[in-house]
Amino acid sequence: MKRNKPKYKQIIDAAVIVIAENGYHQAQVSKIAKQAGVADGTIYLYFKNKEDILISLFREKMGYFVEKNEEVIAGKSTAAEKLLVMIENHCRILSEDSHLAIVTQLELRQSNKEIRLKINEVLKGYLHLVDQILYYGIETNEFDPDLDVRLTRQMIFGTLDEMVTTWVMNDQKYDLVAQSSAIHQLLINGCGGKR
Amino acid sequence: MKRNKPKYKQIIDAAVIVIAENGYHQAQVSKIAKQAGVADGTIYLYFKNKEDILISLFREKMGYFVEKNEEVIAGKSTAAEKLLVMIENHCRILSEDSHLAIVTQLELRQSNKEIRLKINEVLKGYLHLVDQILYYGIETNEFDPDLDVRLTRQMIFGTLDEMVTTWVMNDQKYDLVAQSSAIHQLLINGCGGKR
Amino acid sequence: MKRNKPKYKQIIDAAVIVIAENGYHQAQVSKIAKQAGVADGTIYLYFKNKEDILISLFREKMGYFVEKNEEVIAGKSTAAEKLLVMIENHCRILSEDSHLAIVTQLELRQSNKEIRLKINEVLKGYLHLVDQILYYGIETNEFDPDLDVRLTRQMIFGTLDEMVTTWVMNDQKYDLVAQSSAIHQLLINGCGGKR
Amino acid sequence: MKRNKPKYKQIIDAAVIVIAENGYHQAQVSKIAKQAGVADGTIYLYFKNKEDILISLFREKMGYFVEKNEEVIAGKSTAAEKLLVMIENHCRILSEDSHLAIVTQLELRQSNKEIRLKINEVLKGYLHLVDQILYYGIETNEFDPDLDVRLTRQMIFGTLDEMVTTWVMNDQKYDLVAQSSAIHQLLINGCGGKR
DNA sequence: CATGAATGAGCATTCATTCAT
DNA sequence: TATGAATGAATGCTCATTCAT
Repeated sequence: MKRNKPKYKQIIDAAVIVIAENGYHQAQVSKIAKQAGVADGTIYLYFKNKEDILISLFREKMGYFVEKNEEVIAGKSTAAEKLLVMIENHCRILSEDSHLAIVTQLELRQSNKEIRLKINEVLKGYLHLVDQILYYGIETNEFDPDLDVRLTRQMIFGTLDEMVTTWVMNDQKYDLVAQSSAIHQLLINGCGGKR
Repeated sequence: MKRNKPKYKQIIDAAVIVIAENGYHQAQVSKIAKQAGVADGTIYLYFKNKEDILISLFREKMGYFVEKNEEVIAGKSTAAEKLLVMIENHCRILSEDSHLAIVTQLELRQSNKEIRLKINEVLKGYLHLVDQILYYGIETNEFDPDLDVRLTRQMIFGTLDEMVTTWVMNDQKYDLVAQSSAIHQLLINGCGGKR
Repeated sequence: MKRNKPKYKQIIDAAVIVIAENGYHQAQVSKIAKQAGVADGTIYLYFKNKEDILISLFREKMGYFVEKNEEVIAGKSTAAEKLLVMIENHCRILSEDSHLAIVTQLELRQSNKEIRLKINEVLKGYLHLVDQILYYGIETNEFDPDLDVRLTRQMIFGTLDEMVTTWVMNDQKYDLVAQSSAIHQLLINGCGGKR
Repeated sequence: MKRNKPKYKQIIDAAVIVIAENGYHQAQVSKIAKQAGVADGTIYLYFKNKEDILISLFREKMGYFVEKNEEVIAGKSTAAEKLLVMIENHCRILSEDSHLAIVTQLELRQSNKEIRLKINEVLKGYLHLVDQILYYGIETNEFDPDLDVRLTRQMIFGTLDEMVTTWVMNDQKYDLVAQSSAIHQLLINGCGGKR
């Protein structure tokens, strides 16, 4: 695909806006094209079909997510710090792009099973990051050596997701990043970190 | 509404089966009617519209959930024990009704924002139960007195939800109830409970 | 299918009219529905899809064709007479329904290969009738005993088809039935019949 | 038009191949351009539009047909012989170019009424040849002096056409030229030729 | 002459809901 | 109460043609 052409990103950004503002089921291809400033047919020069737009959207944005997280995590030396900056980063990115927050937390979940399976594939990269932090914390004796990494990752991911979704459903009216520290403490306690 | 008439529950149970077996977007009213053994039009004698079926379904099932949980929680004297039986109960009910697990964890989440907001209303009864355990644990000095109840509730609920969803997505092929104890320990640690 | 319900035939007759008057590629389902006096969706209670309308149309009309032909053929005792009444009958039916003539000779031939293969299946019943006349003529010594039935059937069918198509393409402005006798003589000569 | 430029014939030959291999409705301009090794836009330097490609294709190929037929017919002295070589020639040319046979007998017939009318115009040159043979046969007393030339031409043309179409629909799996003699005899009989 | 990216009109089909019986 | 035939709005995608380069 022509992922480097400017119109590729142009269409994805248009999709985020249209989906956030109209809802998943009201995000017609023609609306996305109009928002992107191209003709309907042009969409199909860059994407196989509508489904491909949604999956590409998720892949592009999540790729940025994972990339940013890898950067900030690498800059910290303890597992606790790594987890904290990851949480802060997660909250910050979504706080800064309210459209993206709506799309990932609410709208894209209405897609059919096929799309969601592909989205889950993309998510695995993110889950892997969390695992790495946990393994690191166990190695450095910060965390309980008997920690069940799979369950703990589910706790961390589930907690973050629930926190953000609640925030979006409350119309993003409070400061999400400000909660990072408190939720971090809760999770670190869960991991058996020092209090 | 005619919630006591036999056909009311008959249609709701049919909806659970049809949604679980066909997926949310393939669960047409006519399919639900056929499964329930009534005519399409009869559905509308018991429900305002399709949305009403889904919300009623959630309310009925979740009502049973909260009721059962209140029972088991009342039988325990410490907050930690209360949380444990709640988690066990949660896992057990979903383990025993695989259709319901699929519907609540995967399919019903594909519904639009409007339906999900109403579902969230129903969920508040459940969240309130968690809050009560947390307040109780703070009172009894089991939990950290400075615990942010709202955030902690999000952690508990998000973790449970993620755990069950992962289990459903893995085709329910391992023992969910068996994980109760481990996840309980993680969450209790998070709450500052004794180790 | 509900082939006996009045709307079934109503829709097929509407399709003949719409296709004849607008052309194959301008015969939208909505136009057919409007002509039939039903809603678009009603079409799909009686037909699987648009293709099914066209094939059913051909099957219904051709069924009438074969049926009528069997009647008139049975009433004659020589192969030459049988062939004559078949030709007359063929010409008469199409002369009496100018819409049907346009649809079968011009418009339906624009359909894709899949539809045309199914139409050809239906046509086999008609070709079989011609074969029967030829075998009968050979038995009764009217026709050349060495007649190649397959080729001769192709001659008869090809000649009739070309004659009718030419007539339709000339806007049906001359009397088709009046040509029956002359074309019959040509074909009978071909078959080695007495002059 | 630029009918002498090499790309003109190049595009027409590409069209024959693409239509034969993909079918009329799957023969997009872009596919023809690709097959011809030119850009989509280049097509429009040599042809007015897609319709023009098809009609030109037919004209070019049919021109060769008529030309060849005129040659072989001129070499024979009786009408019966002329008809025989014409039939043989017709069968031979299509036997030798299976792509062309598929295109003229099956695919091009799916075109709309407008194109088919123009194709018929081109065909008139061919029909005229048949007429000439018939007039010649009447003059030389080979054929019935009362022969209806127009009808007889329809018989000859319809028969040939049906024969070839049947052969193509049966995947060209038998020898078409070998049938020339038998079909010739049938047609000559029809014309009142000596037996 | 040649290119190929961009255009945008056009349509079969589904399914929640109604209402005459 | 119960039925189920009928309704009709709503949308993703293709492809012939253009035109700036």
